[in-house]
Amino acid sequence: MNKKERAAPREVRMADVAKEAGVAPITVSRALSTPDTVAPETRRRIDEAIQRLGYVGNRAAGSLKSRRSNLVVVVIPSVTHHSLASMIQGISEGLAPTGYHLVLATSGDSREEEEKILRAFLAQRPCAAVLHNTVHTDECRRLLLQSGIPVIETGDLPPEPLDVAIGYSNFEAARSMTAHLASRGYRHIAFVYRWAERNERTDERIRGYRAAIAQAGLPSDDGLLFGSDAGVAGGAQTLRRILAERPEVDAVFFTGNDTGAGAILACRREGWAVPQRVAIAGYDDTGLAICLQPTLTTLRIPRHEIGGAVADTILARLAGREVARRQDLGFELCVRESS
Amino acid sequence: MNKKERAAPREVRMADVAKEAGVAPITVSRALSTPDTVAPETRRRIDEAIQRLGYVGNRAAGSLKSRRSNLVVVVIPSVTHHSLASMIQGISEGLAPTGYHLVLATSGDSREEEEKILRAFLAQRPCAAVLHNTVHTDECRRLLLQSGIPVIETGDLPPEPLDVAIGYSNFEAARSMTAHLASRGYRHIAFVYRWAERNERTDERIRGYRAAIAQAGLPSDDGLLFGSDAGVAGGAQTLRRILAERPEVDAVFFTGNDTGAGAILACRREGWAVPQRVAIAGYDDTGLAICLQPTLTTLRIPRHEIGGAVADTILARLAGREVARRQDLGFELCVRESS
DNA sequence: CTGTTAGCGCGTTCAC
DNA sequence: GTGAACGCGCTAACAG
Repeated sequence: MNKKERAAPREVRMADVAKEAGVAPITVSRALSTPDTVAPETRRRIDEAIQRLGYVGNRAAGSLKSRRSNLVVVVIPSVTHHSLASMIQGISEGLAPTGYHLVLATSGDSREEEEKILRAFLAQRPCAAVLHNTVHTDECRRLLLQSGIPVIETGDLPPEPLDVAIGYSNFEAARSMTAHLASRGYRHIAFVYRWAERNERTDERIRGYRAAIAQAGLPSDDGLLFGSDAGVAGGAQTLRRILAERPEVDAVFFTGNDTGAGAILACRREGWAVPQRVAIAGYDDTGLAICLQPTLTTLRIPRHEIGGAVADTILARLAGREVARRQDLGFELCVRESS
Repeated sequence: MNKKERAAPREVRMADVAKEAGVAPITVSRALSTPDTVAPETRRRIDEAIQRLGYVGNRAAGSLKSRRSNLVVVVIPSVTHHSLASMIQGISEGLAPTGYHLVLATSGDSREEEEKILRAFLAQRPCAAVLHNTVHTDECRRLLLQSGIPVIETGDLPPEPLDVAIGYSNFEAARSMTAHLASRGYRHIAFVYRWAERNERTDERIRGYRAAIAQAGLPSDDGLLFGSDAGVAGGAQTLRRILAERPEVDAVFFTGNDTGAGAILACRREGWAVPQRVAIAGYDDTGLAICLQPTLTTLRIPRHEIGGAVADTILARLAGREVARRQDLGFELCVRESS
């Protein structure tokens, strides 16, 4: 066994492909990135050479030279929220046919964590950034603006987005649901948010709730705001707590993931008639809502579509097209038996 | 306005930091990647210079030189499955304190799509790959083996993993649940899988189901295998179909996401007593199971822990430590009122 | 503990 | 439609 055989097999480079195909490296580069600018016959020879040699391009080299990668970085609080997973799925599907890839990190709703993640992400020289948060540390804002890449915020629609905001109005959604409950004649409407999620989205929803309460001429009462654990079990437990502490409550608006469904199940178990004893409303229209008894009144937020719009907007921006700075994809009030 | 003012501001490079701190570039590099090998005082000067100049490293350059990136690529069928989202969350949390990032793509259970994605991913020169599939195209296997990076498969525990497999046995899980139902005296046990998910995991589960049926001395009957849409609504609809087509069925094992819960809800609605008229079992123990009436018998799969083990294993391998090629994290049969 | 040297593999720029 | 030359910013290898 001589030295040649023992040496680590050198990586197949673009130059090797070029030699094999009898062209210059740059022609291979063009055949890969802009096939239309290369003669079909040349392209064919290059494709064959790539096949024969098993060539796999090196994006690190390409990114270094071109000063930009094909990575889209995404920072979300958590993947396990069904709503966020839907959005990610939408982005993923939108980017799949393109050459861009999705780099994901979870911040757990901490602005400091977001900043830390972002700093590391920017070292990848991403071509775009997606943030679910709309409130950031000053340093974050500085880093993002300085990077010069498209930045998409998806959590809410702030009046002045950092760059582009795509989503819906948490304020309007919560106001709309609360107004619906008030219009049905409920007088003691409780509002439930997730403990772990006291962020700007929650704040906006509380603002919306208060606005509707005021408009309906009902008394403002912060004792009707309740924190809750997430999930079905959290919702069930919180409903029991609410009715124990404030028996006059006749409607509850659950804004946490699946908590509304949990409340319906708790009512069945306890024998509380819905909506006669207490009306229930949920946030995010998952498949569960229409299978419950009674069916659950919810807000349908177009999470998957938001993801798709994020992908489209990134692609448009990278192609140099103008895009709307604020894209409101709205929401839908799904009134069902529980209210 | 002269030329200098109009020129795009040149990126701050490591060399600039080095000059500012009065050291060589390599020392800056070391201060960032292996701080322990640099004197504290030097490190302090470098940190200050980085602060002052607002330096953000360039991973493309680093990866090019070191021939390896800090990217872990992950290919899963979909993010919207709660089970997969939990696993991703586990990986994400495990990698967060390290310098590694997670690049995600969804393959929709297509091997061809997986190959396409992988080919693009390998151009990033990732430091590790995670695949939920355990069955791949030949080309995929070749690419992965040739890349020389750690490859973790998570969907099942094949006898001969490509590299490392981390997860649980779909066969044993399904066998265990079916055996439980048989031991309770049910004689006509139906098995429900997701239409869209006829993959090797489903096949293993069907094998497990059949093994338990045979061992219990029950007749083999492929007419008891039913495809179903996903989600609560899919499960509800499928249960109705099963009892209409095969009224003798006295137990149904739902292996799709949330379909078992949908079946329980359908029974409540139709007035079918569970488990007297029909017993119901589900797959994956979400919070919903214990909130239903009756509570739902399920299989608890440690999805989040699997994600954590994936992260740990990648880190171990990259640190040059040996790791087990097959890590069985098991499952737990959660017997509740529905069976 | 710190520095010198020498590329990594590709794409931009400009010429033909 | 194709090519030559150069350098992107960083770190491996070795020396001191």
